[in-house]
This record gives sequence, C-alpha cells and structure tokens, in this order.
Amino acid sequence: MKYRELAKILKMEIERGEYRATGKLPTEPELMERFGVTRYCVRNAIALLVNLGDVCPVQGSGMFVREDDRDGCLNINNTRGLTSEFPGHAVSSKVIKLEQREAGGDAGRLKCDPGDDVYSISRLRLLDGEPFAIEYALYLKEFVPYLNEEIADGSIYSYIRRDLKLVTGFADKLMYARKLDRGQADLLGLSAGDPALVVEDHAYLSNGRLFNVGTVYYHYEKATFFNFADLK
Amino acid sequence: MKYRELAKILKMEIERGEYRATGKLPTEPELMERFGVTRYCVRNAIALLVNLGDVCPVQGSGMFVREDDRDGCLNINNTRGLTSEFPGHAVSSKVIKLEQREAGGDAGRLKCDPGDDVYSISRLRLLDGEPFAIEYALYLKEFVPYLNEEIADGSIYSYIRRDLKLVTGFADKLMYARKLDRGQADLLGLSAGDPALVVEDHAYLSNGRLFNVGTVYYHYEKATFFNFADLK
DNA sequence: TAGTGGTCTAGACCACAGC
DNA sequence: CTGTGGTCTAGACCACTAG
Repeated sequence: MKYRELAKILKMEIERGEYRATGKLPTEPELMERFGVTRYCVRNAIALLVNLGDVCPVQGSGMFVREDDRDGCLNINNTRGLTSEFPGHAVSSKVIKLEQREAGGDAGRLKCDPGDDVYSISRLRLLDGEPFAIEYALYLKEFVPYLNEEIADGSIYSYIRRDLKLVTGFADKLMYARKLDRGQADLLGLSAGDPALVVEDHAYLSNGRLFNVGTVYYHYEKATFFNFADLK
Repeated sequence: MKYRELAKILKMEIERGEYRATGKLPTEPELMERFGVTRYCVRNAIALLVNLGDVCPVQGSGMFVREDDRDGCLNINNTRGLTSEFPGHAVSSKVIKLEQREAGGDAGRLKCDPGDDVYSISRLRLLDGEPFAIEYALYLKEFVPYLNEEIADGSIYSYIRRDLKLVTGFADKLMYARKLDRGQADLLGLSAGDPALVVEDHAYLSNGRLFNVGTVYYHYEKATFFNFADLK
C-alpha cells in the first residue's frame, strides 16, 4: 500500500508547512523520483488528499495546498472518531447508558434479526470538558463481542480498529437539523427547542456488513462540518 | 473521457433497475469486454459511482448496488443545483433581491478586491411550490458577467454551465445548524428561533478561481443531506 | 513552447470471499 | 481453488496554464 503511506507522508509535510513557500505540492515527476514509485502511486496518494480537501488540483498548473481556516471543523469524510478530529483538544465521554439486549425494533435499521444481540450505548461527548454532542449508538454483538463502560469512556473507534482488529469499509451519513427535547437540551447546556445538527451514521465493515448505526446530536453553536467535493 | 461516459451509462442502468436481480454490477472483465476499454476506464467509472454512494465495493466479492431509501435526500457531493436533485419534482425560485454592486466587505470571503463587481442574489427556493430554503449568493462579475431576474428564477447553475460555458472545478461546504430570525422564519413558514440547516458554499472554477460563495438556510423538516465515505 | 496534471493502454501480482 | 476487486509498473498521448 505504497500510495496510502505516501499520502500520510505528504499530509504530514503539508501540516508542517513545508509547502507554504510555493503553495503547491512538488510535481508528479518530482514525487516519483523522490519516492521511487510510479505515477500511479503518486496520483493515488494525491487523490486521497484531494478527497480530504487538503489539496486542490489545477490542470496545467499544479496541486495547490489549501490552508483555509477549517480549524475546529469536523471533516464529514474523516470517520475516525471525534478524538482524531481535534488533535490539540481533550475529547472525553460520559456514558449515559450502556446495555446489551436483543435488537427488537432496531432490527430493520441494523439489517439483522430481531433476536440478534446488540450493545446499545448513549454517551455525552465532551470537548475540552464542555458538552459537544449526544451520541446514541448500536453495535452488533456479532462483530463487537464486548463493550464496557471503561471502553465507552474513551474512543470506541480506536477499540474497534486497534483491539478488535475490525476492518472498516465505508459509512454513509444522513445530516439534518432538529429541535432538542428537554433531556437533550439539559445535557448540552441548551434550552428545549434549540437547534441541533443531527448526523445519522451507518458504518460497514470492508466485507460489506453493517456493524454499527448511530445518531449524534451536535451542539449547534459548536459543531461545524466540512466537505470538499470535486465537481468534475 | 471514456470513464465518465461509462459511469453515466452504468448509473442509468442502475436507476433503471437492471442490476436488481444480482444486486451487483458486472465484474470488471465483463465491463472491459462489453465496452471495449481497459481496466483503468472501468475502475475509474466505478470509482465515480462509489463516491456518489450508488455502489459499494467488496474486495473478492463484487461491486454491490446500493438501493437504500435515499429518496428526497440531497447528496452533499452532487453540486449540480437543487433542480437536478429532485428529478420528479418542481423546483422553482422566488427572487427576493438581485443587485450588482462592489464587493466591499465581502471581498475577504470572495478572495477579491473590495472594488470588484459582484452580483448579490437572495432567493427563496421552492420544492413543489412549498418553501424549502433561503439562499444568499454572491457571484463575481468577472466570471458571471450577466444575471437578471429571469435567469435567477430558474437554475443559475445550468445558466453558468450551459450558457456561460464556465467549467466548474470543485466546491467546499460548511454545514451547521442555526436559529432562524423572524424574516427567515416567515419566508419558510416557520417560527423565529426554529432550527435551520445552514450550508455555506464556496465554488471554484477548474482553474482554481473562486467565483461564487453562498449561504443556504434549509427548512429543517424538509432537507436531509446524504454523504457516503470510503473509510479505507 | 515547456511543463503541468488528465486520460488511457497492457500487462503483472496481491488480498480477499466463497465454494 | 477460482474469481473477485486492490495495488502496482511502464509506458503513451491529450488538455491546460503560464511564460
């Protein structure tokens, strides 16, 4: 997987500001030469950065590094959990509820049988100690065989990837705005009826199996999502 | 541009339900054979569909067609205007304000000089005659030399692409939730303080020049955005 | 006109799913 | 084991930007 490694290296270098002078990445031939790979790898690596919005391509001119002020924005495609989105900040969780039960009425959403075991978790997510979002999540026990409060206190995403060695494949999201109810508002330090940015998440393993659905209510004054789209 | 054409064909076929029996696209060798192209084209075409969330790849198994109920959802990456998002529905606009002026305080956002000419447009966007969103948009006159009410009544996007022949390159979006003020609420048939899903748009030409910024307040009960992300 | 990224070909081997 | 998609190589030509 040379091109993913190359993308990581380039992203690091961008973040270190190594291309701030020119505002551009090195040209493709230069990168091929420097890393001893073919154009395929170079272009695939850059494509990843383009998708993340870190770089924008202009034919005939170069790959321009985008240093816009997106600090504090959540990248809608960067599905590695809140923790990785705010490197300089303290991301923590307060578990509101954690139970193992049968899927029941959630079987439809989870594409499983009503009798299948699931973990149901509600967490208040905190950013630098301040309430940031409320998360309601379901995990299929078939794929996530164990969860406890200690794990849920931290990054469930890291646990799934690093400890359970599950290989995530893709995710789709629905985003909309809603009113907070009284209980939600209290948790977020807002008032009932205040807006929330709601994100519904469906996460699949690389084998195409759905293993997790979640609904997250974000504090409307604190959460902003960012997306970059190629229009061609 | 074989692969873009191929993607269009496959998308059409998917929408016509031609792969509903198997739930999968034909394999890469089959598509290469059928269209007389190399794997490069086939894979690039499919990659476009994957990015749109129409198809999901499972290594060793196939390219599965996703027929989830995303009807009525706005694809966050499908930046071809509201009209194209709701093929079966009537999308119309009511122009609230249309003026040509100097950029002034908007120069920062537009990355232009304060003296540069811009069109400033506010529109109420209607879906099947019902208020759906309020749009505040700025266009740089350098790139969009003419706009009038008649054009703004319809799809400005089509006008820009089809009539002005501008080649759009990429766009980034910020998404968040806010409270509606009184004027906005009246336009949308809601109450002041009700939520809105807000999308800030920055649209660039293929040469990397910013030509349009906009902020759209969507009716919180009617607008849902959809996004598909590859996690690998 | 020179240099950039965009498209395309023709091949090879690897990783994974399912029989 | 077979067939699927994923990665990679080594080349070619095209489209666009900028001097």
